Amino acid sequence: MKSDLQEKVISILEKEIPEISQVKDKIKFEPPKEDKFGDFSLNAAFLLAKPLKDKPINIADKIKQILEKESIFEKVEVAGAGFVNLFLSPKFFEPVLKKAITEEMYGEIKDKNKGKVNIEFVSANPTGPLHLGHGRGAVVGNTLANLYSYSGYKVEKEFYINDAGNQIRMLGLSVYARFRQIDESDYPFPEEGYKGEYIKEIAQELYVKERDKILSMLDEDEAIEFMAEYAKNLLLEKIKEDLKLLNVEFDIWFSEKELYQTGKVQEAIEYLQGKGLIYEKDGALWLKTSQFGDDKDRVIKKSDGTYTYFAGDIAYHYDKLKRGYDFAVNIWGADHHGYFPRLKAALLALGAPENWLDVLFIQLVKLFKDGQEMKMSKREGKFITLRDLIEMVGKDPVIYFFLTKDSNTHLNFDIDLALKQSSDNPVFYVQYAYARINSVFREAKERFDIDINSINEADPTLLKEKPEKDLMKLIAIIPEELYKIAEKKQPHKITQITYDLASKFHYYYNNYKFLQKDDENLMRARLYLLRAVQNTLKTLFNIMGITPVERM
RNA sequence: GCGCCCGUAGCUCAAUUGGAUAGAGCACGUGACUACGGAUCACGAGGUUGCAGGUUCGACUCCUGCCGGGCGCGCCA
Repeated sequence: MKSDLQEKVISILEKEIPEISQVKDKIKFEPPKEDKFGDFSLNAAFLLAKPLKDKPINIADKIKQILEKESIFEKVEVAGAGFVNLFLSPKFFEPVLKKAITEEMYGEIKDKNKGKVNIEFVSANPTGPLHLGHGRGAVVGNTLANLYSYSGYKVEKEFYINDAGNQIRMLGLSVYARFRQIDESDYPFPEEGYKGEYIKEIAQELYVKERDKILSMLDEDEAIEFMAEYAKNLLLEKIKEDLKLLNVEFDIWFSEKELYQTGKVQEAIEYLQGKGLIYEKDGALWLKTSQFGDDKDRVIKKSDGTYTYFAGDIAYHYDKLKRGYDFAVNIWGADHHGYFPRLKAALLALGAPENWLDVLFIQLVKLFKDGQEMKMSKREGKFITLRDLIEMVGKDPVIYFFLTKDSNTHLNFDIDLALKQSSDNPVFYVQYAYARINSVFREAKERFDIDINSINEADPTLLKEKPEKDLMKLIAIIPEELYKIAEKKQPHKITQITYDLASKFHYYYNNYKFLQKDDENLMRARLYLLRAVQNTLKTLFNIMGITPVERM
């Protein structure tokens, strides 16, 4: 709606001030911080100062005179050094409310023709349970994917399975050692092995189910490989279960191992060789990444003949590139940020457009309880897993808290706060708003026998109180805001929008009564507005994966 | 040493990406229920935006230099 209005205003102005076409793209049309500055404010006068060779304030006056004649505005004012503030008339909100009520996902663009996008996230090694950082990545990635889809993109969510490297071998060794320890308690455990309890559980399970098969194997290596494969598949299933707890599901599970088995690594290297970007030195193969912005060239095939992780990753992104996405987003742990220039260089070498891939980094999550940080030690295998946290505080707080802050800043997760059932806890606050509206609807049914779904229209000119206008204004701009945060890759901002809407509703609720028989038209108009608020909340919840609770 | 990220109220974070008097929540203080759910709301106090320059109508935002914190700099994955 913002853009419709924007275009309309610009075309009106263009008739009298043709110079406006020069600055068209820079014109901002935004709700100002304070209400006295109107519903929307226009910065055009500042931009026109140069081409018109006049002071912004004079130009603003001229704009005011032009726009004042339009009926969609109640009032037009000039303020500050040259802002033009526009006050909308109530009639303007009629189609907005209608849309917010009738659309299942309010504001979603149904034609997914903006482009095709791939978003790869979590991609945890299948060597153990998901930790908190993975959970944060999962929530951020999933929400971003939903925002893209909402905005009209075709989205594919992808999980890259690192099932080819040394860590899988180490997984096998770890399980094997625990297996042997069942009979021989002093059997040595590998120095770099996975020390978590889950390894013992897997070994125990194998001991019960597959003992004879393993003992009949010819050599240790065969047994280790068998165990690695067994453990990997089991852990991958657990990862899928954990993600499902957060409403996160993937479209594509891409195996690193298959890249090697199907010759795709070889293929990618040959392609780069054909472009003359690979050379041999010290018995290894190097890619000329320094030609594409990296600090130095990188090894892709080691002197012992095996490939580096980077080689697999090149082949992986070569494959992704050929699948025809307009752009791709990866979500990584922040400790990998040094790796980005290398991959970016490889993509350019492969012929990808500049900025085809963007990476969002996820910073550490720290847990707090009773005001104290809960220290975790991965080395000792002692840490709280994502699943532990979900079991402790529930799915919705986990999702919401992981989303509240920019993913590139550290997050302190306060367990006590997440469990609190009061306004201190933002998840409760927003869910309560939804439930509270439901309770109004129930009461309307009981007291006046009003079926809320039968209120399909209302006169918004009756809604002239300030909180009502604030709510309508916010509802009107929410779709645009969501498109914007998708473009800017700022999924965390959805929590701010949601909180804002809930907060405006709570204020409205506390200061006005909805169920009053003496003015039935007003009552119906207010209930109509509440329907719009509720469905907008539900749309926001759906994007995040949070449950709209009917009754708390 | 080099590179990336961060530095805003006592705490956790915002600031529509260069716009109007830097805003929220928590904590603190004061107040509001004959009631559609007080699981809420209102009011108050709290700031030299790490420091110093620069760019312009205008800087938390951009540029330069410093200070402090985190992370990364493998023929590991």
